[in-house]
Amino acid sequence: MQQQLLVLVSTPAYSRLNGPLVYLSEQTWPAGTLVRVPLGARETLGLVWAEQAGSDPGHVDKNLRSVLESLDQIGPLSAHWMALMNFAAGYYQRSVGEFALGSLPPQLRDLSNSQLERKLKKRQSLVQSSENPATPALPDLTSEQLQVLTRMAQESGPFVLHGNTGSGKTEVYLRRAAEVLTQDDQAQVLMLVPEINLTPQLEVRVRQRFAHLGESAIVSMHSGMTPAQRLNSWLSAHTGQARLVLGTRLAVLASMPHLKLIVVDEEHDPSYKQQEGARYSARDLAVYRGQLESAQVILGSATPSLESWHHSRPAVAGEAAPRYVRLSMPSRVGSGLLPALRRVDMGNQPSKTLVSAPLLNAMRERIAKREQVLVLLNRRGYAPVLHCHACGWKSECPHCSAYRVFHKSDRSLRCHHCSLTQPVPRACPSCGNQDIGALGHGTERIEEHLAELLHDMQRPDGMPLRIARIDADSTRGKGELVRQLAEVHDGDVDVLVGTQMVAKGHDFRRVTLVAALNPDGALFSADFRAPERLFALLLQAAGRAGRDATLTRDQACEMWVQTFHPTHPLFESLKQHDFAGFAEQHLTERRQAGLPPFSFQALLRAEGRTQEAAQAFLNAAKASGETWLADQSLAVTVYPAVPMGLQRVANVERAQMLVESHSRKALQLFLSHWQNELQDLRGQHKAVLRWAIDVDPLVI
DNA sequence: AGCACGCCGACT
DNA sequence: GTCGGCGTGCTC
Repeated sequence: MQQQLLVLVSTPAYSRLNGPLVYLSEQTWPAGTLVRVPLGARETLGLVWAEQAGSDPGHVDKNLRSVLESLDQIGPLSAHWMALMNFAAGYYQRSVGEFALGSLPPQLRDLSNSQLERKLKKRQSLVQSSENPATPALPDLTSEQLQVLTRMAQESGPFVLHGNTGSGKTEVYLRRAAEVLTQDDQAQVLMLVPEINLTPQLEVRVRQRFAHLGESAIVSMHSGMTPAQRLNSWLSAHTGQARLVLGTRLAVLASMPHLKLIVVDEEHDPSYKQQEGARYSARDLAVYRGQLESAQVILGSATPSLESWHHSRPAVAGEAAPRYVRLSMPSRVGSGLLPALRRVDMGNQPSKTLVSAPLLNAMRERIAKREQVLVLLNRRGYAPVLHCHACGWKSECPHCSAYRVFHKSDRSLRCHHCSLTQPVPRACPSCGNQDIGALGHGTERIEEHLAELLHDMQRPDGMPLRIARIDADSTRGKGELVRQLAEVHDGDVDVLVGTQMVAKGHDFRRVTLVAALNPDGALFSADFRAPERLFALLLQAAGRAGRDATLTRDQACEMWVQTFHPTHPLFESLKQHDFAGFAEQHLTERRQAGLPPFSFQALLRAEGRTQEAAQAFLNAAKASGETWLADQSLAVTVYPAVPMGLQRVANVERAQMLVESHSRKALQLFLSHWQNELQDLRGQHKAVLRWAIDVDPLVI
């Protein structure tokens, strides 16, 4: 007998196909079953959502089409997983179909059943029980680590693990994972890191520690893998064969039927927020998923996000209980010395100084002792702008409201937003003058500048100094980052210049001096999260230094900051390594200003042919939204439309509008209603190319 | 989003 | 006379 099934397909929310579609089928399949269905002229992957509720079997709509086949070699997705997709889609204002199908490995969509069959056969034959070595010798735990692990064994969490760099957070993750995996021989553990670059070193450590589980028990998941690798990892996780899944934010959406522990390392890192398509926060979904599946969640960081810090505040009688449990590990394993902060008041330095004399002298001393120096600058390329001294021409990008950056290494002008790349002109394109110069400084130029400043120096053994640079440009090739990091580790490099890329997670044992050349921009930024990010970056960077236990006290590490505001409270907190003080001060400010985590925000973004068109759409949305809000007496504020910080990218004008409420529920109610109004409005605004809602945006 | 259908310019 | 440009509209 014919049944009606609700099937999810991959359709964006604004395609007007935002709910599950109804298909006929001879047999019924459980929710979560992968199927192939016809959709228009094509055939696509679908996911059974449910049996059509209230369908009358005797009265079948003849216009409906039939399910073609099921992918029955692959077991159905769990009810928990489906619930996670449902929640995430609702919360981030996307269709469930888009979220669910988008969370599956792309190859599932592309391969035919017979191709899949072959693949699964091959996997089966590869499963060999490699009887394996004894567990490696474990490092002794500090009393702090022991305490934290005891709490984790006794309480359910979620935990915010606040541990200084070098306090041994990773060891806590590994021990907790081992406990969970031992307690239940099916249990699965998910460990998230913010960047692809950090997965290999985590994988090495996890493979060493859990070698006894066998090769196939540990898989990685990130967007840098080939489609075939991603499918394999996903299948391992889905079948339960993988006991540990390591990955970036997308791994939080993996199917893991026996998930018992989720670790989010460096939980404050903005990379956990997806910045296009379905803009989910992997950290927040991890917490939700933990609750849904009764899996323990650990959010670890030396500088937790102010949201997590606030939610893990100590309980106060008479107030609602905090949502998270805060655990602290303030001490450093090993030498125990935290780097001292040195501030250079750039107001006292000759104008246009890049590397001040005191800093340069300190660097020379370190280099003379064969110690390494790390110099941070958050701008890649040689110079951010090229400029004609005669007519004032600047290297604007013809397609974006931004300057093209001068890259000296290949003599190109590159737009970092639309990727337009052209050779550097020999003369000014506007007036023909030959005298065009570079304005400002990027990592390439600092590398060159330092080579000049230090040209008279050589190593104690008479060899020339080596100055290296690591940024997105120098590490473009596959394996380049690993190779360059290895050079630094081997001591081949005396001075390393880099962007924040090098501040994240990589240990440099012989680095004893870290310098931030120009961090002032974030102190007075319009972005209210800029100070939080700067503090995290500087503390994290400082933590790169001196992780070598053989360093002696007189080799004590230093963090140098060049600033025009040496007495700024941020640097005072940094000097004391006082994250708590910094956080309390900023949370007080946020509370007074009604900013997150004391309010909830969303952005409506629109892209159009013209700025006016984009804003007209937003303002129409504001008007109709406000009418509904008044009607419902919901306390949600819709602010006026403004051009985005980067107003034009690749010839598309962009505008946005902030929506704010003190009630998350009110905001959610409004957004889900607004979604429909926006779809209708879109038809009346032909010059609008796209629109999207970003819930809990990180950049405003 | 795909993918078809549909109606106007430069090519064998 | 066709190939192909991308505007409009539909997909259970």
